[in-house]
Amino acid sequence: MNLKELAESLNLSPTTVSRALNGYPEVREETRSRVMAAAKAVNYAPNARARRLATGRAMTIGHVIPLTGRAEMVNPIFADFLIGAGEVYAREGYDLLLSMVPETETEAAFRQLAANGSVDGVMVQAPQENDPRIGLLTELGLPFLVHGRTGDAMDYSWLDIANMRAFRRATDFLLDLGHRRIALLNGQESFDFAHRRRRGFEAAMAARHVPTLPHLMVSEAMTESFGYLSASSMLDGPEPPTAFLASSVIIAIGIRRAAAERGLRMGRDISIICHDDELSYLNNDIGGPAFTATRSSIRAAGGRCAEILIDLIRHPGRPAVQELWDVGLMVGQSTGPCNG
Amino acid sequence: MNLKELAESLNLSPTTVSRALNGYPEVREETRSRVMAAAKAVNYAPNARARRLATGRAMTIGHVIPLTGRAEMVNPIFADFLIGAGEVYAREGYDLLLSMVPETETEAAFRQLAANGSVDGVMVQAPQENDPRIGLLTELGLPFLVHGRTGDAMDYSWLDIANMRAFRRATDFLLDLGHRRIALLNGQESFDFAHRRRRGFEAAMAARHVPTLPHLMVSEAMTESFGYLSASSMLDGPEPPTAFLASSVIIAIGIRRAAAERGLRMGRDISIICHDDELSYLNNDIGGPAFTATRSSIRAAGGRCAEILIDLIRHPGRPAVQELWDVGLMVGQSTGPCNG
DNA sequence: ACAGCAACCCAAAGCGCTTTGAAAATCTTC
DNA sequence: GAAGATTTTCAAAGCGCTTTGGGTTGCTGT
Repeated sequence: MNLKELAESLNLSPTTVSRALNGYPEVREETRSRVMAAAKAVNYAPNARARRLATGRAMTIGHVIPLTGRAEMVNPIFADFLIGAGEVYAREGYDLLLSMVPETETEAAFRQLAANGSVDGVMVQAPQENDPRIGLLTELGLPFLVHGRTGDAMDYSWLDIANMRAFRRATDFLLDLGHRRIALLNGQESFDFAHRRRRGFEAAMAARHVPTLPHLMVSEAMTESFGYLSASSMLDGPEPPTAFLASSVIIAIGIRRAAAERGLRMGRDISIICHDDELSYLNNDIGGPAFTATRSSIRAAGGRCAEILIDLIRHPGRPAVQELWDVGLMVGQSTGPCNG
Repeated sequence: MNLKELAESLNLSPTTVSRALNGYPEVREETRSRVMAAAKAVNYAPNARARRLATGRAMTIGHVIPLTGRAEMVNPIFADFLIGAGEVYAREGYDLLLSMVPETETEAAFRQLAANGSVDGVMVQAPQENDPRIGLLTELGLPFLVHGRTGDAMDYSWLDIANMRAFRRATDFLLDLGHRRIALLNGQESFDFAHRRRRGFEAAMAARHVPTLPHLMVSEAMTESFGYLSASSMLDGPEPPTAFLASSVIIAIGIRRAAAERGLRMGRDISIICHDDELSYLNNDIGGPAFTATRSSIRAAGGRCAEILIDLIRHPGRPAVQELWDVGLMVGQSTGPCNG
């Protein structure tokens, strides 16, 4: 059943039916309800393909996920972000186009999306320092929103958490507990967020004149085994840390395993703080948080990012939107005074 | 730049240009390359919206993810599956439409997709026993592929792993090692896969006349804390298990934590086998598998599912395709003879 | 030199919707 | 009750592509 047939069955023109269905004011209330009823009766839904062509809007937002062949460990994070964004898209009538491309082809992918008009805007995740995507998208004139930001910051829309401040606060917390040999297990520092977190850590240490130890600072894709292996070798080596700062709960789980193997009790013999993205399947709450953590829901971020992006699409020419979220520190059972 | 303009600039008709670009034989090789060159020069890409309308094909495949508000812990699994499928879609020129809807609205979502023609087919994941989606999609005439299957099996296309056989084999392995009190930490049994796994476990036990103990069989969303809490209470309770069989690596990590806390060494004091979906961020290989595991890549499954679904879309009316993957058991360091 | 046949190219008709510009119907106002 | 204003409806022109059903052109063979 298409619009024309529906119109014929109602003895109305397609124009009127279209307007009735889309809520235009030029149609009498009585007619509108008659049309609505008929549409529902025959289960009519306007053909999305035709509608998109006619309106020139794709009603679709693109997420381009670069595949590095190895480090898509980010994917539990992507997944939660996607869910948060997807809920908002659905609510606002937008579709979500997910595109997985080899990292080397992301530029081509964006150009393609822009040229063939299959999306109205795109979401950019996990920016690297000096991420080329930002310049590209600006040039292409495709609305976009960055989750995170790049070094210089600037004239584009983004939403980010205060990574530096969060890690500075977390480090201060450990320092206040008397810890001095603090290890940082960070994400890959090519990502801007990891870079900021390290700077937060270093700033806190420097402010107290505590030296940072190079062998206690590592950064890599955030996996459980990274946490386990790094913590193991640090704990077995000279000058073992008395506290760990980790960029994700997954890393912290690995650290915990290494500590447990060595008979170290969390919160007594060893302290751990991590950043918790509140991933839905990695609940850090069992009657109070297990790990002391800086905490910020990645899913909520996804939702808010979607809202902003849709707004950007609906109101082109509006100035860039920038939103910085502060992050709370939740004290759990994994931290305690230093006794090393 | 659109087709018409491009044609004018070449002094050709839109027809010819379209054919040249799409590889039809009615155009001279020389003309074709002239067109191709011009298209590349001006960075022309056919408008996807117009093309979809003209061809009647959406060149898009839908994944509908039901949100239960709580148990989207499945999402690390969804994510890897999506990546596998997405790679194939990209290769074959299909877009991936991801739709997150509250569980109660999945039926409406499918009807909508079918009626407005925004997808050519859909992927169904994590079927429940007697999953209503299968009947619905059949009725709607929308091509679909199920990853997993439902109780009765039957006249639709699916790809699944041999869950029952895998868990039977894993259980046999533990029984051969002398274990008798074996605990099963399963996923939610409303999902078909979990149901089959339990039957595999029970069949193996029954074949050796070893009783299954109700208090050692639990099933819930597959999280680390589920593994930890269940294992903790089992180990502290009467008749503690000497071995665990877990439906996912994440659960196994939780079990390991509970064991470590109690000073039990994996592979000596306690044995653990799990099913490993080879999630990219949960590597179970650090010079040989850490956990003994039945192993099957969910990402590879995603890729193969995508291939089959595309095939189904391209050749309607073809009989249903059914593919059952056998699963290997990889012996790691987490199992050993029973000495309980 | 002419039919017969490829090879090559084109005009025009959709695909199913939205939207413009105008007509028809209804309501005001004096 | 007629002119003007307003509401309601419609015909037709796109949106940018694909595809059908011819035409042209140039090449065979006789």
